[in-house]
Amino acid sequence: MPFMLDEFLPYRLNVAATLISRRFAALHQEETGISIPEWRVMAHLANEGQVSIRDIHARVNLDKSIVSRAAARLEQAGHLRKSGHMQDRRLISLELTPKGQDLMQRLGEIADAFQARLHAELGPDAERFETMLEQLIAGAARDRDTAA
Amino acid sequence: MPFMLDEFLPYRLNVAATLISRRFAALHQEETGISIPEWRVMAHLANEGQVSIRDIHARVNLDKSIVSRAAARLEQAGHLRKSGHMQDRRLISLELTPKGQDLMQRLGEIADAFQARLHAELGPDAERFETMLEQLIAGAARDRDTAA
DNA sequence: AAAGAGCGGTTGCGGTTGCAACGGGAATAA
DNA sequence: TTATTCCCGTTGCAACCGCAACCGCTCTTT
Repeated sequence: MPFMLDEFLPYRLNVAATLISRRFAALHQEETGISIPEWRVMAHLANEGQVSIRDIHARVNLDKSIVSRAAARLEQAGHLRKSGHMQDRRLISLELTPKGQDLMQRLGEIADAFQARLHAELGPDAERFETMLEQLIAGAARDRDTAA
Repeated sequence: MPFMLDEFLPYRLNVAATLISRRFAALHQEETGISIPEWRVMAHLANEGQVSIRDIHARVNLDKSIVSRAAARLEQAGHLRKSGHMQDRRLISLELTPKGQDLMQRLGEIADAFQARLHAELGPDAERFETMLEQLIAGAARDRDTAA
């Protein structure tokens, strides 16, 4: 029996992820001009208030260089403000500006609406699906730790 | 209630997909030196025999330029052969070489083993999970078509 | 106190991606 | 036939990614 690419889980996951990301981007990209890394940084800042690059890197699965550059672009656009940490001068405090908070509010609405739509498409087992995604992520983390 | 990135489906999907892809790459990359686009091209060729670039592009969710470059690398490495189509001279026939078939056989084994492991980690509902992934993909395709 | 190791953020660089433009070939229309 | 339109694969280009090197700062060790 030949190998079937369409039944290969990593392949399907990847296709689903890129398609869904594209869909989401189409919903807000033109209005907001925000890229995916920038989106993650902002969403994290909206929850956490003052945060350093390292925190975001550890939390949202982005290389620290990517976080750094995303933060630079967001600062350039006036969405966030950088300031030095007073105890540890290596650290940088990132914080949303009012403008950034407004944008994040708008993005949150779009995201919530999209999420609702996806749940509708998935039907009643959407919760179950998310749980299993979580399992996959946890499994991958475990795998990486045991490999090291 | 603030927006929670971790509960946002596109985010989770993306994280899961990249982690799983990385895991899979770690299993074969060193041995085979094959990238993800190359892997998709080869897997498709293994099933379909003679195929053009356009077919692969339409089938495995890769831009035609990416398919073109992946094919060039694979040809360079001796894994596939290009030949002109005789009816339509715009088309190109791609076909695995014996060496490419051997490699694909090996990759298939690794992929099957990995797939089995993922299913084990997911438990009895793995099938259900895949079905829902399929739903997401189909939904995205539908969305794109209606948008156009 | 001084040296060394370790950490946080930035930057440089090679490779990849995605899009648009191109050139050759085929198909349709007049 | 000729001309126009469309299609296929390649290539140019700008942006992005991931990794590693680096610099300044902090902590530990002696």
